[in-house]
Amino acid sequence: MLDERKLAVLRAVVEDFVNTNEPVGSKALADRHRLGVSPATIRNDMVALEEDGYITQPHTSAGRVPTDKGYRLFVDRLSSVKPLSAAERRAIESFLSGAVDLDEIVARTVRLLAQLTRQVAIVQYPSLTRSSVQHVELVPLAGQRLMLVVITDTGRVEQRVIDGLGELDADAVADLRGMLIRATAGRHLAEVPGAVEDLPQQVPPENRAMAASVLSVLLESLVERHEEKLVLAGTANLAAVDFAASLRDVLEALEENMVLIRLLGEAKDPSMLTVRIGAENFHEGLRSTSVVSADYGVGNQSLAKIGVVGPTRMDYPGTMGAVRAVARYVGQILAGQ
Amino acid sequence: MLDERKLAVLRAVVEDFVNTNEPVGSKALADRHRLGVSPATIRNDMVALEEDGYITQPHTSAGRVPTDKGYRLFVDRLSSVKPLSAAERRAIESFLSGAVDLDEIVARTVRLLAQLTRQVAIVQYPSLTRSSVQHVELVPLAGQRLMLVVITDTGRVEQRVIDGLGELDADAVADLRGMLIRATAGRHLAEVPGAVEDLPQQVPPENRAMAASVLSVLLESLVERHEEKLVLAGTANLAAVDFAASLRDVLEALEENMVLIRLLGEAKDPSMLTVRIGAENFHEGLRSTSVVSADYGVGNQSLAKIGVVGPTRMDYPGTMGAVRAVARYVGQILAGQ
DNA sequence: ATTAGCACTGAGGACCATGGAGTGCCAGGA
DNA sequence: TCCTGGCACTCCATGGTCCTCAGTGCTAAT
Repeated sequence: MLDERKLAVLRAVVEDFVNTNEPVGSKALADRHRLGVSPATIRNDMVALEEDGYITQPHTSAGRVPTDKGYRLFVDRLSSVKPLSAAERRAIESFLSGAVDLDEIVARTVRLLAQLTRQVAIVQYPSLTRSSVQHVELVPLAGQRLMLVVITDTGRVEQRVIDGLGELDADAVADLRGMLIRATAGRHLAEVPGAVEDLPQQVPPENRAMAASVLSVLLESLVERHEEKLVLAGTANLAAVDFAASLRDVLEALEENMVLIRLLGEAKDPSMLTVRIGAENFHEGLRSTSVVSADYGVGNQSLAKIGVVGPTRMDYPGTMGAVRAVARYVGQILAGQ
Repeated sequence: MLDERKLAVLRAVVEDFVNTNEPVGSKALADRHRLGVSPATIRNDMVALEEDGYITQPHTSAGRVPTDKGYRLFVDRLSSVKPLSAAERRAIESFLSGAVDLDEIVARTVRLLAQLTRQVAIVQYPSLTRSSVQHVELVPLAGQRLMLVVITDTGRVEQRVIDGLGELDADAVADLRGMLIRATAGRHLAEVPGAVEDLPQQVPPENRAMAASVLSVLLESLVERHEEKLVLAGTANLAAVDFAASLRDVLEALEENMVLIRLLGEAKDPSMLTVRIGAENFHEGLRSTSVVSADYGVGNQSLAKIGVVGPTRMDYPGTMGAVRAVARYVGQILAGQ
């Protein structure tokens, strides 16, 4: 029922509408795309496409506009990811390679992605759950407190202050530090709970309370609360768009970290692109936006996600190309760190 | 030339305009404020106020609107900071006291301030330059690299990976670590350069190169590049406002960290409020916004700034009250940490 | 110095006419 | 059977006109 030509018409409608932001009519299509048929024929095809729900008219006597379903078909079957130009690749590479630490890598990545796509970019910090412990440090602070610092192999540093330990013995702290390092260094984070389980037994009774406190904070900060940090950029690009939903709703949704995390979705293979269009996003305020996201990681191990949020009326091939390219480069940079 | 009544008229104009967002006329003023005179008299006063540049008419036959100069006078002489309600204070306290580490304190503070003021909130991380070194850690990583971690007494942790050091001797690293700790622990950051200056002399010649690399990274990351981190929240509140400048310009300005840092201005005493109105902000895109900022810190030592960005047409007394209160609470929380 | 009265001004809304892009449908042709 | 030219129709967007009305400045009286 959807022959080649109808698909070509749909593709043309999507492309023109993305370019012009105006409903596209049969005559305009016949002029701008070499479809080889007359406007009348295109009109007939459009009727069929409309019956199947791929396009719609804002009102009689207006051109057609793609529906979410139309964009879906376009993304799945009618378009291909557009590779970046050589100049863009060079720009990415030189821009990202100047970063000195994880924070800066993430900050630069998100700005880069926002600039390339001219939309809102989201970058998630590398997940703790998949990395392993590089080093643990236990530092006495003033006022009978300890600072616990955990360094992971992905370059992330987590720290917590532990309070209410009572009198602290410097040697006991040093001992505990040594035991923690021996028990956890090189371990995958998921293994840490098992690895430290019987540590309190090895501590002299008078220090067990302290050891237990430290361990509980360690476990809590690393395993239970794998709070996912993420960063945004490019919200200014939203101002240019006129949303069906109010701009305020979109901005509000973007400030909710939990929404963003769900938006990026479940982890898959690195460099796999995911596209969610319009109402496919569960969130009310994001009904008229699309999200293009990808995993990044080292090797074939996914560490986290990056993504782009824009109007459903976006340049999917270009955006997908940019997201995929940036995800790959970040993976490379992280591997080199 | 500006008698009591004219000032009262100006105050009334500002208050009404902030409430209604519509030019306010002489009759409306006479009705809503007990000025004790007729609209005609108010009109005469308005002419005087307009000649002096405190208010202006969008067009003939419209009411008056305060100018930047009018807001300035209002803030300086006609209004007082409005204290928060008891309920608000309790909310602040309970909301902030639940934070477990510095990142969370900052994150919560900025959201809180955005909610209280219904505007865009900015919170700067406690400055490195005024804190002192709590601990230095030097951790060998895989691949002949070292990670340098510096912990400050304000709870901030800075880390950097150092590369290209060649073959590493574990003992030499441990020695250097010890020397670093002894040389810097407890020192004010500004003193660090002097304190480590002659360290390379004390290192055996074969390890001088490594020591020099580590030191240069230490100095660079702590002193030279006192990159000021800051966090935003509440951008969604901008969507409700209609700016003279385009919303896009405002959002763009807010994404530039350097702009924000300059916006918050030079440090003063903690709890000192600063208000910059409209064109007093140097930045083009922020010509129609005002910034209310304050220092926060421990004791009378200022650590960093917090602030709020909103339309010039904002509720100054309320905003100033919220900013001052939040600044004080953050200081208390940090002191307790 | 204040006020009532009055003529004047300009923005904004309602109303209407018009042009034009785009449609659906039909009948004729490949 | 599929395509196309022609045609009547629909409805939005644009622009002009008119009217209302809030608010003003000025003047003369208190």
